Amino acid sequence: MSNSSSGFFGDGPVALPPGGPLYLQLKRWIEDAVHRGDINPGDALPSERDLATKVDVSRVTVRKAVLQLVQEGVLIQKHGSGTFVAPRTQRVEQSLSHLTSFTEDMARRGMSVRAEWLDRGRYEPSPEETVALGLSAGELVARIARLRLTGDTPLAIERASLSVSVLPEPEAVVDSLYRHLDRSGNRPVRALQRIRAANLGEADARLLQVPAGSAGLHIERLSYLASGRVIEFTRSVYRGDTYDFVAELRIGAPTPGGARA
Amino acid sequence: MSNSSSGFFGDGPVALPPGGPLYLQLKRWIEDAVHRGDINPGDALPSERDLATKVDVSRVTVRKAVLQLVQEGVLIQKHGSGTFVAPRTQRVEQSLSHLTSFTEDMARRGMSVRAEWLDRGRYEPSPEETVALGLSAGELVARIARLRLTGDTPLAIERASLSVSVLPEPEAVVDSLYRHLDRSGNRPVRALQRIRAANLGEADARLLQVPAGSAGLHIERLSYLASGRVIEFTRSVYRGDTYDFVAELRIGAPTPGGARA
DNA sequence: AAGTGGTCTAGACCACGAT
DNA sequence: TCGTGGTCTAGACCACTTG
Repeated sequence: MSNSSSGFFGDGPVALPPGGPLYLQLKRWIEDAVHRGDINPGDALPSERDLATKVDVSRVTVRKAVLQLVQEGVLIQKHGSGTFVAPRTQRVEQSLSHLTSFTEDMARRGMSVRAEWLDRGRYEPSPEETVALGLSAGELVARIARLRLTGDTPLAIERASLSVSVLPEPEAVVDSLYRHLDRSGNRPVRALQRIRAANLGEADARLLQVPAGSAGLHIERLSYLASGRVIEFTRSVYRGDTYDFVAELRIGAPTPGGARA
Repeated sequence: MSNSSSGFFGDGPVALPPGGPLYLQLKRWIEDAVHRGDINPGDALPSERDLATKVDVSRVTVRKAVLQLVQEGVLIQKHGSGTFVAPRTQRVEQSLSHLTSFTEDMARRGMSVRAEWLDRGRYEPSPEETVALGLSAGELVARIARLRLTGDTPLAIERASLSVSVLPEPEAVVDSLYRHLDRSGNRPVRALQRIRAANLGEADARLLQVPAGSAGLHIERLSYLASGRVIEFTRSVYRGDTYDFVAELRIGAPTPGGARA
């Protein structure tokens, strides 16, 4: 159905804001329409072909503009269905100064979260794991990988590695990892996290149901026992559009030695 | 000069790893070559046209593969010059549990950092600023915006807002903002930061000298005086490829009331 | 001036979703 | 089946950097 004359994209030829490449003009035009509320979350945009005709550019140029808006989370594209203004997603917050279980944390917020297992097993450790966990030669590593979701939207991928001496049966972890560790007397008391932003690669993007290249948070965490021993090395990838991390800072000297693995 | 037969991209037609769209095959092929060390940081890739001929795809397809690798920080493109394997960039670390001055922090690491002023002045506050800083009606806001650089590489954009009652002369801030506040007896003792990942928009990307759509860290910070009053509201944008934030977590209950602005 | 990346086009076919 | 987004092509011109 060619969008006859309804709503924002109604009538004939349109005037793009001037300046710079066509695809940026078009991008600004759409972006402004969204921010002004001329088109609302959930609304469908005209098809790429219609848009191309309307603003008199090629479809390739339309796609270039739309791609950037999709990457910035303004639009959503569904193959075979259409292009839509992204719904306002509620951001999830997580404290950066207190070690809390993901499961417990979300339950406290009244959010229903679930996890899908991606992997649980014993493996030859990677060099990185060997160093991080201080494994001795020949020792295996237990890996558990989960996809965290709330409802149907994926939130994060979590890949945890532990020495098999701490977690001999990774298959036995059924819910919270910390709860499991707790039962064997291995609850960590302290952790160091490294956080950085990166564009998501193919595989992670697919798991998180966002387009490749979207911004994500990569977090590396080392958890320590009271004894000072590292028991958990976790690499997580969070969707940039659904997560806020909150940290409380206090004045003082920089973290004393030991902040590096 | 058409890359005759030197190095990795030497001889005739090549075999792309199978599976999926052409541009992803090509992307994997280049990515693998970089990770295996077949091509090293700083090395130039063949021109897009040459690559297209060699692997027998169109130039558009080559660009699509290269674009993703540029966004992921694997490659760097220089208009008019060529495409190169990205140099290993040293990541900067910043603690998330201690409030330190950016300037002091970097100096301690022996890194030469400088800042360029983007803006300093008094303005009508935005609604967001009014709420965050608790401004009374008619009160102006002092804004200072800086671009942080080390050598020639931009690290971050910092936009700070303060009540004019705290900073009546924003033009008078010459180096560290905290040093300046300190002199007037207004040093914050505590701050809350919200961190999230987002793809950088046009303007910020240009300032940080990365392609639009690259991942960046958006950080919002509220700094508090000992009295509990908010004195600073700062929004910063960090390059995803040069920054690591480090947080130390301790076990315990979630941050008690007050974590929200 | 030559070579590079940056933009843009018109048209084609495929894969998926709704009908 | 039809309309949508996803991929791909061959060719053109512009803007920039470098010898």
